[in-house]
Amino acid sequence: MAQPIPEVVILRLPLYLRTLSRLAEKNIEVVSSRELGNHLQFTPAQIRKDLSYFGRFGKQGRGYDVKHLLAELKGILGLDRSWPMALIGVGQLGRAILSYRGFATEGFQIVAAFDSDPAKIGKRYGKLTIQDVAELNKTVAEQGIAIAIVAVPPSQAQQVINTLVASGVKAILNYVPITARLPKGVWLRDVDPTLALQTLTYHLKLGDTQA
Amino acid sequence: MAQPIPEVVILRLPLYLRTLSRLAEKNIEVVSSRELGNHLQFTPAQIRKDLSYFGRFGKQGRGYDVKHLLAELKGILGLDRSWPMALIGVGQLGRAILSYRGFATEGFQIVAAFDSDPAKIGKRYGKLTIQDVAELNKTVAEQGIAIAIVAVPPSQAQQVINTLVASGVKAILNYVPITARLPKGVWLRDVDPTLALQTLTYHLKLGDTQA
DNA sequence: GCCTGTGAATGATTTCACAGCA
DNA sequence: TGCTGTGAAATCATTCACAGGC
Repeated sequence: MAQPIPEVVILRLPLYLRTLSRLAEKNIEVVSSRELGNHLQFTPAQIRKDLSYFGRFGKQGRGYDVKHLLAELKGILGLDRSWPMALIGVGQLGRAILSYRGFATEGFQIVAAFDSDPAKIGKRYGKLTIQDVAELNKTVAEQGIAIAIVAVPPSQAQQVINTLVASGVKAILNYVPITARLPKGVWLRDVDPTLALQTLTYHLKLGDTQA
Repeated sequence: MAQPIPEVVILRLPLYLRTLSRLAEKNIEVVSSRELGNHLQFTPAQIRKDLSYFGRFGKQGRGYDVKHLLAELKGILGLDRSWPMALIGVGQLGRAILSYRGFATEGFQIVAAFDSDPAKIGKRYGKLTIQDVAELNKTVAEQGIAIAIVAVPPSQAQQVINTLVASGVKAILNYVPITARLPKGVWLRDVDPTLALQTLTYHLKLGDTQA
């Protein structure tokens, strides 16, 4: 323990969380690393090793208490609270993100939306009034926003990200197909279905049979 | 050469493609691995090694011809053609995917949309008429569809994926938060912004400074 | 007997470092 | 000189295998 935790491990924790939630819904109380591995298509050893970075959650001879592990993982990931988020860019994609219900159920809530188009500023979508990007600083500070979602045109994205960073945002969910530059201490994940498709076609072309 | 190509390498190729496209738009004709690495925040050695799996595209002392490398990568990834796709699930998320413009510009086109809700079947969205999932087999065969996008409720997702596989689809872009089971020879990529957010909060909680 | 937690071993990926060519 | 392509070395991630507890 007290070792540096590999980023790949962090990337898997939400998958564990998701599967454990399903098990909890089915009132399954205990799960072994082998069973969890079956659901996730990971090896039992990997699951045990991953969890061992954070503590000793299992019981020998039995496995893991589903509810308890669920609570522990939520704590580890910082999901035992809600996270207010800002959305930048209320074009077609931005509006789809605004009306997406998947975030709220996990404690992520878009509490402010911004655009630079004067025709959009002041308009309402649901409970939100679209604000001028110029107000970003103030709103981020007032609402304690640490996470922003970026859905602006590619040509504006880096500048918007710079502004977000300057305003104190520490994490960005980026829907724009660019390679963003970031200072240390700010985290970013890309969402890009086109990139995913482009890796699929490689295998289709080959008629590749290893899954 | 003729070595098995690591999957991580395939995952990076579309990023190279994207950056090369931007360079080509700026009429930049030649790029070195160091410059390309600067744009992508990768090491030059990684770029050279990755490309070396597929051939020798560079010129010593100069670097890579942007247009030529772009064409080679498109060929390698199977992007020198267009790919008709089917969308399964025309709920809120599915409709957002239907109206998303990002796919078409890269040669991916949704040519058929399916749902199981009788109230939706027969309705038109743009140029598409929503079909009954029962027609999937026929349409996939007729239109030569190898790629499907899944955007149904979680409870239906695995069954829909089974149906797709049975109909001959070889690649799936999955927007549903499940761990799908697949036979060999079928490829899947997940799109799940919530998972991405859940890994970001881990770092926020820590006030983590290494980027 | 069953299953966890974990060092050690294996395997995969990245980076180094340099020969060779323009 | 400048940069590629590539074996070898270094680093990182996964899996093994087993001691120890329920």
